[in-house]
Amino acid sequence: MPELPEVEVVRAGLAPATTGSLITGVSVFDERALTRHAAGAADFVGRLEGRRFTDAARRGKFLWLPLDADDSALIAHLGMSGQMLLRRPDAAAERHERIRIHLEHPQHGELAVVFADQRTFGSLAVDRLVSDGPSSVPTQVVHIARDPLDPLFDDARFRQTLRSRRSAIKRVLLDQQVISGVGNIYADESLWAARIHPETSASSLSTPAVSRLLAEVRSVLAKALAEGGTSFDAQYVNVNGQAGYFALSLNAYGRGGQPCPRCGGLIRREAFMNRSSHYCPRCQRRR
DNA sequence: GGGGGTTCCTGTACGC
DNA sequence: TGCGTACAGGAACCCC
Repeated sequence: MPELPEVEVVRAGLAPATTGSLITGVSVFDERALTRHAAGAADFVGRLEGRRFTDAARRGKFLWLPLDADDSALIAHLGMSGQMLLRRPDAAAERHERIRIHLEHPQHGELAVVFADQRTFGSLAVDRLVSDGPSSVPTQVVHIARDPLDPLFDDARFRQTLRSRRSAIKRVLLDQQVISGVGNIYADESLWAARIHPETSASSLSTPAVSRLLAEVRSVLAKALAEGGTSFDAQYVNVNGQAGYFALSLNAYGRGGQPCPRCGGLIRREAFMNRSSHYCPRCQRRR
């Protein structure tokens, strides 16, 4: 499941191959991969061919490759199972290949960026860039909060928002308009590390507890990033198709019924928001 | 505008 | 062996 660390690994992998590259051709095999591009496949292709990528940027789980000549960018959201793969231009089709973008790089020569996506929750689009403080972001990303690894993330504002929310803290952590980049896996891991029950009302958390939680969110994300992200199956891989190793470091997520690494109590798995929460009922006490 | 539930999708695992 | 069903979850969307 691509969350911030996985998307950042993909962005960093794409950057050296795509930045400066000329887009020589675009093939759309499945228009469901363009749900974020309302004008359709022909328009999408027309806005890319003949242009060059100038950079590779990310906010939360969105990544985008700005284009030359005007203020637009190719944006990508990987959804649950989206992959951006670097391949030779004549490489055989991937199992769930939706879009292939052919590139000519000044040093590396011809290559292809393949967007493959099993569950089709991901999407590409060409979007206009608009100013947002010192940087510019696609219009579809403007409403997304900065992520906690962003130097401009506003800790004070985050604390203030939590004070006004009576929702469960886990729900607030998953709200990309409050803090971006955190998904189900890293929400569970951060709450476990901060010893906070996922159903705790956000507004009931003390200031020290919020600070502890934010520090753990940053720590978990940074560690996962250093280990190449979390892979359970073939659903998340880097641009070369390789898995990450953070799944070996998980303390709560996916460990229902197994002993808590901290206290030895059994990790509980519960339904929450049409998904699962994993926590230790002994060291994450409900208030 | 907060709160919380629903929907989209497909491959895999599992029970009968 | 084969079928039906539950499950995985990001983000937009809906109604209260």
